[in-house]
Formats: sequence, C-alpha cells, structure tokens
Amino acid sequence: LAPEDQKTKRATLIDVARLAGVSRATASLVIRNSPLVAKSTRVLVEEAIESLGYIRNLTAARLRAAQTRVVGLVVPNLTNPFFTKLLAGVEEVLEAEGLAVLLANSHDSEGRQNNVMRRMREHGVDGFLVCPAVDSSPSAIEMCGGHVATVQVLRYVTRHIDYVGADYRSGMEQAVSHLAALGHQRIAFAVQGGQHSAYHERFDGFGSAMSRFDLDPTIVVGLPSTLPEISQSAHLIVEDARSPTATICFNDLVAFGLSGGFQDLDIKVGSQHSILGFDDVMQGEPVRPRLTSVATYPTEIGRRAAKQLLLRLQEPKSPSSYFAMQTDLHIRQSTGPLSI
Amino acid sequence: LAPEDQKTKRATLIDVARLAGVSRATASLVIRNSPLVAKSTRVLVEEAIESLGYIRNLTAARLRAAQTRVVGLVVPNLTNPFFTKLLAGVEEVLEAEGLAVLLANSHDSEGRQNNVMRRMREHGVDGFLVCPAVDSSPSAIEMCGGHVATVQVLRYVTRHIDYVGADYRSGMEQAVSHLAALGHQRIAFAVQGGQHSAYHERFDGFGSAMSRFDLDPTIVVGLPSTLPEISQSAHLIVEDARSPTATICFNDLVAFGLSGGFQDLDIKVGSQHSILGFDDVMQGEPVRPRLTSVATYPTEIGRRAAKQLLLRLQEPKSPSSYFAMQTDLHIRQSTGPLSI
DNA sequence: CTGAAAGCGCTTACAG
DNA sequence: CTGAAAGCGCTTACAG
Repeated sequence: LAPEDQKTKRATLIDVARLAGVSRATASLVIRNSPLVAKSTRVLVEEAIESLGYIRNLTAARLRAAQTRVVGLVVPNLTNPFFTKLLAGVEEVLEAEGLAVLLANSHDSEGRQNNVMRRMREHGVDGFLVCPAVDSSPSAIEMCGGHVATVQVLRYVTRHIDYVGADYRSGMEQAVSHLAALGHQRIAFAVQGGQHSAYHERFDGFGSAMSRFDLDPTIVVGLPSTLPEISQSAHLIVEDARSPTATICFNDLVAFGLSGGFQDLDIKVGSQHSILGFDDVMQGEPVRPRLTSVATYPTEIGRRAAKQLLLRLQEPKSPSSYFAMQTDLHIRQSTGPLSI
Repeated sequence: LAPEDQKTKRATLIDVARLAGVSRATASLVIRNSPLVAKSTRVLVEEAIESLGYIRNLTAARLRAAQTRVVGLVVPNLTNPFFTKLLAGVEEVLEAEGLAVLLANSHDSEGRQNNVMRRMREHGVDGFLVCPAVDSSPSAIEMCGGHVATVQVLRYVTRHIDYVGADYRSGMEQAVSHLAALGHQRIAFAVQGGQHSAYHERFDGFGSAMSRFDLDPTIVVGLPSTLPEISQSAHLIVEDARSPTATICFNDLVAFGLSGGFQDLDIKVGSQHSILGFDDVMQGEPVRPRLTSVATYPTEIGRRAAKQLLLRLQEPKSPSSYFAMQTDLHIRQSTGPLSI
C-alpha cells in the first residue's frame, strides 16, 4: 500500500505558513522559538499549527541542520538488571535534554555490535554511548569516536575515547578487607562471563588485595550465567579442595544464585559460609539473609555517562576523559565472622 | 563549533558515483540492492563505497521515501524486570527485521507519555509499541493509531487499536484454584501500583475465582512499590483481621518482597503462609523457598507485540486484533497445604 | 522583523 | 541496464 493510505497526509510548514499568512521562513522561526519573530505573528502561526495538527518533520530539519538530536545506546545484554539500571540513568538525562535514544543490544558479539553501530550511523546519530562487546577491537570504537561523539560505559577498550565506569579495583579491596577482618583466610572468587576491562579490574583487584593480606588469591571458580544454573553450581565452591569459608561474587546475579544454592545444600549463609555480592543492584533485598554487596551505582553511572556525552557533543576536540565512580561496601547479613 | 569541526565531512552518494564513474541514480540502486544493475557496475560501486568509507544517509533517504524504519517503544517504567524482559523480546524481533527502536519511559504519566510520543512522531517513527500510562485517555492512543501503526502492549485503553498482552484473568483462576486445592480458605490479594487494564483483569480474575470457590474475595491489601518497602509491609498481611493463610501477589516483585518480609517476621513461607507470585520473571529462583508463580512470559509477549506491529505496518487498514497470551502456573516451594 | 532562493542527500518516475 | 531532472520538508544565509 502507498503511504498515503496509511497516514493521512501530514500538514507541512507551507500549509501552516499559508494559513497564518506568513512566509515559510517565518513559520520556521516560530517553531524553533526564535526571538526574532513578532509576538502577534507568533500567535498567528501557533494558531495555524494547532488547527492543522501540524507535527514538525525533524527528518527534514536534520537533513539541513546536520544534527539529529538522537544518540545510540549499545549494551551487550538486556537481562542483567545492572544494564537496566544503567539504561534508566541514561534515559533520564538524555530525555531531559530533549535527545532521543536509539537502543540496541550487541549480545556481547563484536560482529553484531558493529552492525548495529553502522545502522545507527546510517540513521545519523549524533553520538554513541557504548559498552563494548567482549573482545571488541579498539579500532572499531576509536574509528567511531573519530566520526561522532562517543563515550565508553562500564568497559573500555581504548584510552583515546571517553570512559565512565566504576572503580572496580577498590571495590574489590573493600570486599576483601571486610572478609579478612571477619577472620576469613580462604576466600573464593566466583566469576562469570567473558573477559573485558571490568572483568580484569575486578580480577586484578581481588588478586592484589588478597596478596596484600597474605591470602591465597587463586581460588577462582567459573560459574554459568543463568540464575538456576548458578544455584545448581554452588557445590563447585563447597567441593573445592581449598575449602573456602567465604565467596566474593563477580556480581549480584552470581551472589543471588549462590545464596539460594547454598541454602539448597543446607549451608547457612552468613554463619557457615559468607557471600559477598558486587554492584548492589537490589539493595540486597530479594534474599534472606540480606546480601552484603559492593555498590557500584549503575543508575548514577548511566547519568554520568550521558552527561559526559553531552559535554563531548559540545567539545568534540577536548582530550578524552576517564571517570571511575567510587564504590561503597554495604554490609548486611550474608557475611559474618569465621565460625570455628 | 561548526559541525565540520566535529565530523570529518561524510562522503555522499555523489562522491561514490563519481569515483565509480556512474550516475548518482545507479549508485543509489546499488546501495538498495536492486537487481536492475549490472554485476560489473555493482562491483565498481561497491569498491568506491569501500574506499570512501561511505555511510548511507538514511535521514535523506527517508525524506524522499516517506518511511523511516524506526519504531518507538514507550514503557511506563524501566525498573520492573518485567518490562526489561518485554524490551528484550521486542528488540530481538525488530532488530532482526532491520528496524531501529527508539526507547522512551513515560514514568506512568500521561503528560510525559504524550510528550515522548509527540517527539517520536517528529522523528518520523513508522509505528509505536506502547504500554499506555496509568489513566491514559483512549483518545491519545487512538489518535496516534490513526496516523501511524500502533500496538498496545500489556495494557489497553481502547479496543480500536491492536493489543498484545497476557490472559491475566485465567492466570488468577489458576492461582486461586491451586491455593483452594491446598485447603486455603482465607486468601489475600497483595496489590501495588496504579489502575489499568492489567490491574483490573487481575483484580476481577481474583474476585470471580474466589467467589466461585465461595471464598471471601475482599482481602485486598495495598502495598508500596519498592522492594525494601514491600518487605517492611509484610505485617500488614499478618495483622489483617481476617487472618489470611495465603497471599496471591500482584507481581513477582511484591512476592519477593513479601517472602523476605515474612522471613524477617519468622514466619515460614510455604508452611505457615503460602505466597504465590505473578509473572514468573526469574523462574522463582532468587528466593528460598522458591517462588510458586503464574508465568506470563514477558519476553514472548514482546516478540508477539513486535510481530503484530510488523503486520500492522503492512496492513494499516485491517481490523484491530486482540491477543492474550496463555499463562501457566509454576508450582514450587512457596505454596503448601494449609497447616492446621 | 519578514520573504525569496538555494540546498541538505537522497529516491523516484521518466526517458533512453 | 543507466542517466538527467524533480522533489521530499525543512533551515540557512541574504536582502530588505
């Protein structure tokens, strides 16, 4: 079917101008809120807009103005609540600024990431907020940043492009210090997912903090990615020959899964085995005992990243920035003193 | 700064055509994969595209073609995992179809909803997937549907526009039947949030199912909206004069909150009090005892809704459709026989 | 403060 | 199978 059948033909600026008895340029000034137009003229035009149900065609406006006011947001995953919170923060500040956000999911595949980013560039986005897919090459992101404003979120693959994330390394320090202070000596690190900067920072942070306390930094256990699978993998920790008494989790998803899994094995979380989460996505609430967790404030990271993009849009040439949000340890019930 | 400073000037179709030694129209045919162009010519043009790093300007293409291949998705909230799952389903099928999705959050306010939808129309979206905000007037949605393809998701405010949701009513039947079969006579309904079609359907479904079993359908308890607040409100159920022995929750968020809250009050979920969730967003996994829940399959609803929008884009005039996904009761550990 | 003209980068008929 | 011309709906200088 022809488009005319679908949409009743939209009124254009010419229709508005004609009805108001002014020129098209004048009508254009009115819809852009220019101060150059006389009050009486403005009223005339606004009435015409109202009566015609005129809706501005930004597609046409952009073509001329070379600016779209839409930005692309590319995340590797939409199931982890962490990314949802990030999304909420991003959406909040961008919407307030009148920018529209195109959303895409790279599924942590560089190929898909490059596809969606290419498509977004075809759509003319002014900028990108991207959490690079695992194994994403620096050049893809750098090239992008060379053309449109770009900021990396949560993970970075290059220092030449803005980055906004959390200070995972010191978060790990906080986690290890807490458990060490409680008397734990054998602490496992339960990891999950692919390798990327945020992974490495957590991993290195764990290792160096453990070493500083003279503890064995090698009890690293790889876990699957869905909640039910994680729960069923709790025995991997229990059966580890080094018999850890506490586990630091790569993120809260892992912590929630293990918390349930330990209970299924009749192991009391907090007294018999301590579990410490990372990200603090739900204030530790869903489980009992409540989860002790290192807060990384994903929503706030989203807001900061969006603001950084706004800055970058205004100052394309300024040197690239690096921002790591401070973390806080929220102590609740899932960690406790080593019981002898 | 002028845009030229920001972006190195993009190559245009003319540049490509010139380099390939063909006309602009021919180059256009190549990028649109038309079969009309000779193989040898195609190769020439593709080489030119490659060497110039040409990126198609869809903004310009659309202006002529009167079709943007972008659709708007409007949800009332981004924190409830239910909407995230919906989002994932929508994104999955739309992306596969080569459509881009503009995302916006109405925060369940009609005013903000109308703003974002207006902005999206200015951006020229071909269609809308919208979960209407609480108290959204039918006319706003209907008017929209009169201009661009529109489908309502999860909630509807009019029968004149496509709708895709779940069969909440029969989900409630399943919930009540299960608890009644376990011997429960005094069943509470823990609700949350504003009133909308999905609310009414659950509410009515609860009421009529209870009545059919000759049970009191009036034990309805209103709860706050965040997890911590819900947990702290568990006493409202316990202290109710009609002393319910089981609670059906408006959604899983409420169920997770109450499950923790009951444990905080030293009430054993499943034996002393049964809790039944709705939506089954996380397969009941985060909590122990595992949550019994009515599955509404949000991701699949998202996929269906996206497919319906695709249909609607092709057949603007066909009669409006109504689809309610079947629900399933997943029995786990949080519900058990009435203990006497 | 307002208007006539050019142009943004494509696609769409229409010839050939 | 290819090319010259018109036009999509705006904004942008430039006059006045």
